[in-house]
Amino acid sequence: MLKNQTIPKATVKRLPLYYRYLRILFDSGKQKVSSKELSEAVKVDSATIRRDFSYFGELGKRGYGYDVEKLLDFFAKTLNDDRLTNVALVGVGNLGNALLKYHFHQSNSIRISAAFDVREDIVGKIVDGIPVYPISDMEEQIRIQQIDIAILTVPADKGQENAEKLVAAGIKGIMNFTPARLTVSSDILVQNVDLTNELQTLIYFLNHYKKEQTGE
Amino acid sequence: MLKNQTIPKATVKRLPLYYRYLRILFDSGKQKVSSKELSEAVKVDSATIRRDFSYFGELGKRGYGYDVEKLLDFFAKTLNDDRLTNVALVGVGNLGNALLKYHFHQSNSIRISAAFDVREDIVGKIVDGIPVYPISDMEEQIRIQQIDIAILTVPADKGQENAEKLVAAGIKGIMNFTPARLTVSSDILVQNVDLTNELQTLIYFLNHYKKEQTGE
DNA sequence: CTTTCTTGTGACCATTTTTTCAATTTCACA
DNA sequence: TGTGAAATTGAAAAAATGGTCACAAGAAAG
Repeated sequence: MLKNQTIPKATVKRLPLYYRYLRILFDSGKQKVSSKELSEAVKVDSATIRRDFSYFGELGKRGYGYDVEKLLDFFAKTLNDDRLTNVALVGVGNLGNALLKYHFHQSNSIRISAAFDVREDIVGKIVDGIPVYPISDMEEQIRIQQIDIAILTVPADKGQENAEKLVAAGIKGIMNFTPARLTVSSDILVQNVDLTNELQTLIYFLNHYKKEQTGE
Repeated sequence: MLKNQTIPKATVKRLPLYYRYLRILFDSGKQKVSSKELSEAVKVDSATIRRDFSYFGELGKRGYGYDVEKLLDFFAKTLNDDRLTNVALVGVGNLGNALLKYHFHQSNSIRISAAFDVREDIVGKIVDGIPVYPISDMEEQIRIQQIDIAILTVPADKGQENAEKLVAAGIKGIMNFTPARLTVSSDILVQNVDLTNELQTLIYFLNHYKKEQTGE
């Protein structure tokens, strides 16, 4: 047992995956699950799964497996999915619009509760139940709604300035869809999601690696 | 010099990042660049950059740095960005629609050249210059247009079946936006992009790691 | 009570990052 | 042109991180 350590990043990135499949199992009425079965569903080696789980303590029972409900509850708490997390979105363009309609909340306790944009034709509107505010309201709304995560979907050349506004407004984590690499104070977490990069990487693997797995 | 080896995955994932910034430098007229300068722009340690580059040979000059144009040309070739790559998109919903309008082609030689969906109200239409075909045309179009990469943006419960159709049609790589973990033959490359996972991971880091970087 | 199943983990292996520094080049200036 | 200081790469070595094997230990099932 390896409790009280910090969980490896690689492990953390797999937790939502486990969590999602556990919910499916629970909803289908299953009571127990083995690392082998989980492995086939989420495509992660069973030893890796057991190792991942072991960072959190002895969650399973030898010769039996893991109790689905117990594990599900545990991960819900671990992933903060037992309470609502409000998220802001900045930049209601093509991608921003799609994300507003993405319904994270359908299966998780995450919801976009405020959107921001500069365009006059969209500010003041309500998109899929989410109000779109002008950038000037950012600080106020983020404070009132106690939001500390933002999704950044503005054009590349507006990425840095909007990131700075978000940080000034008190945001602690940014999911950055712009190709710009943001410069922010080191206590702000930035998660880059760069679709072009992902495609280019896939193309490279396809042309050079042939017959292998690329992972995430 | 470490030529003729396969390039580490971690390195490949950073190549598009370098490539993008080199293009910016080139467009601004810069002739040379050092790993240190590059490091600040792309937020990757300069030693890591030098190591990454060294897998491809001795691209730089000691005491000088790297020649921007030479490096840019080299990466364009390496990333296959010197010729057009056609990509298919399956599932013209919210996200699919946004991706159709994403204009990968603006700054790279990647373009979505065919979309597929089941909905009658959209099949036959042209979205942002891209024709939307019925699923039944998939095999034909993918063959004719010699497409070997597809973006999968269908609902979660349609992910597996559409992946199978894509594979049957001859696709070699799939960028999977559904939360489903696809089961495909091992010579098919799958790149998973799970937005909910990314958000949940960010939330976890925010609550547990405080003041650290999460990287990609 | 024996067989089967399955976890948790030590030991090992692989990959990735970082440190360090010799080798090389540039540059300023005499 | 010659010389020393500053800049910068490339790579060896070390450190950190992540993944897998293999098996003892415990639990379940017959």
